[in-house]
Amino acid sequence: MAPTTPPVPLPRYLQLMWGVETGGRRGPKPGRTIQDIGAAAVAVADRDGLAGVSMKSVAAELGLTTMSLYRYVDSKDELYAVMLDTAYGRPDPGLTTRGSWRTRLERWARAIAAVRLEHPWTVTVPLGEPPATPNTARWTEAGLGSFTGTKLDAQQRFSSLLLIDGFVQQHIRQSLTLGFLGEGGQTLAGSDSYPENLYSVADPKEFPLLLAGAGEALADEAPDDDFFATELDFGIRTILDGIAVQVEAASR
Amino acid sequence: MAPTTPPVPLPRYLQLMWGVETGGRRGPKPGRTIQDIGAAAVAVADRDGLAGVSMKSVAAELGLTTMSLYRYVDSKDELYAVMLDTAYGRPDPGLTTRGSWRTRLERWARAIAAVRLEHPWTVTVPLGEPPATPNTARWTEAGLGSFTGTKLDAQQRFSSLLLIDGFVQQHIRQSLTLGFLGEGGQTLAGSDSYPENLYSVADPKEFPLLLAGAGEALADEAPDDDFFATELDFGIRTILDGIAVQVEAASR
DNA sequence: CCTCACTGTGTATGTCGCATACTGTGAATG
DNA sequence: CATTCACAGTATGCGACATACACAGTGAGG
Repeated sequence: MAPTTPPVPLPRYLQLMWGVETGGRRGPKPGRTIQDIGAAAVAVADRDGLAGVSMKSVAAELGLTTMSLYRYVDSKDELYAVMLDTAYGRPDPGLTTRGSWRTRLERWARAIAAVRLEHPWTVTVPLGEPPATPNTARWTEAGLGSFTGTKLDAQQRFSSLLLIDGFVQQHIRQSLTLGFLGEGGQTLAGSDSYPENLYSVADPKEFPLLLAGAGEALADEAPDDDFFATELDFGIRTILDGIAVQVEAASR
Repeated sequence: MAPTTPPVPLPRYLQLMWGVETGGRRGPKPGRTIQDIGAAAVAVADRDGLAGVSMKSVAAELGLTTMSLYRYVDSKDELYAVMLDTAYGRPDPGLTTRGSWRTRLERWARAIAAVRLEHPWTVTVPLGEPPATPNTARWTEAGLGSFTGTKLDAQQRFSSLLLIDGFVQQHIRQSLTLGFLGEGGQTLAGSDSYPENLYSVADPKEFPLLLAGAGEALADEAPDDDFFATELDFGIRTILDGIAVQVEAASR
């Protein structure tokens, strides 16, 4: 399986990110690297949220005009791919080399959660296709390292990784929507306007459980303090339990 | 807990959706209902995808000019809330009234999955806050009905519902991104461009597991046929197992 | 019954975002 | 040394969301 040239040439941003040499370039040298573009976009997103990321704002961050940014990425979707790759960074090389498969996989899961918590906007980036960028591949490679020694087939391994990262993403996304998590990754008390609005219009006859439950949950003191962490732990543990069943079944 | 007037008045679209009476209206009667708006927006999204939903396209679907739509919703975010509520519809009244808690909860989970599969765009709607709309509340109420008889507290019940719907959403979202699912909800074979691109640039020395795994997964025949359903089943079962542990613990 | 406040609809317009097309400039090839 | 080509900038188009205003007709109050 040696590297081969695909029928459709790689998009420029992927060539840049993977360091593909393109022979004798004639004109002036690029003033920025694709890493510069990623770093600038991540900086904008960390500061102003994903909504603050526009071609104009990122270009300004780089000291370029809006259109010059298109020398590096052909569309905003490509910019998103570069941002994500930059935010993910390289996984710790020793992440999945020691311990049981479960220890390795849980370490991988918590590392991903930590990265996403540092850049919560990563879970709100609209994606049309999975990014084929280097750091994304490195995280997958590291994740696959967890299963060495097990008898899971390739499909099961990929599915397990997707399940874990998918849960982490979903948990952060829900926490953002519900107001338990700020755009900077701080844990919050949660928005009260939702139950308040409901109380004013929902008929107790039609929504007895919902209204009672909302009252009970609100009456509880400090349920949100480590709500985020508790739920994250529960989800990871539950999914690992499920995977363990498969590992068991495959070993016989 | 009788309905009370909140300090901040409800946004208009919520008043319309909940049927709040607003006293003597003086001018002409509205030519459309909020249900009309929801139905039109859902029709556009089902036909052209969420990207095809604009104030202009929805207004045109209703036979209105773009700006007249703002008589019913104050912003596009509000239109999203109306669309979602319309797409969800009313849950089957008997959804969570028969069987064990696990039977009821699984039925609820599969009903939600079916609805979201009918309108896959529901998982890609950008949400700033949880929608306080009637059908959303009805689905929550129905979901809570699953736990009658268990000793889970309110927080655990809400969290469990969030976990299930969150997984369903994430699974559909990933399936869309990976190309296993079309915008119309059809199951597909999945995109090959991702592994193809990787093969052309990834060094086998650095990505041995990823490249070997991708090769193995692609060599497998018909892994995608019921891939979507298989993974959905696995996820639901795993999460229910996890909740069962909590139900057990709470019962003692 | 008449007046006028108010509401639904339409037109005009502003702002902002993404993206194509083109110009200018300078470096490296041959 | 001339040609070629890539980087950066300028001009411009298009479509999206949204505010401001004009018009028209309904219905409450005197």
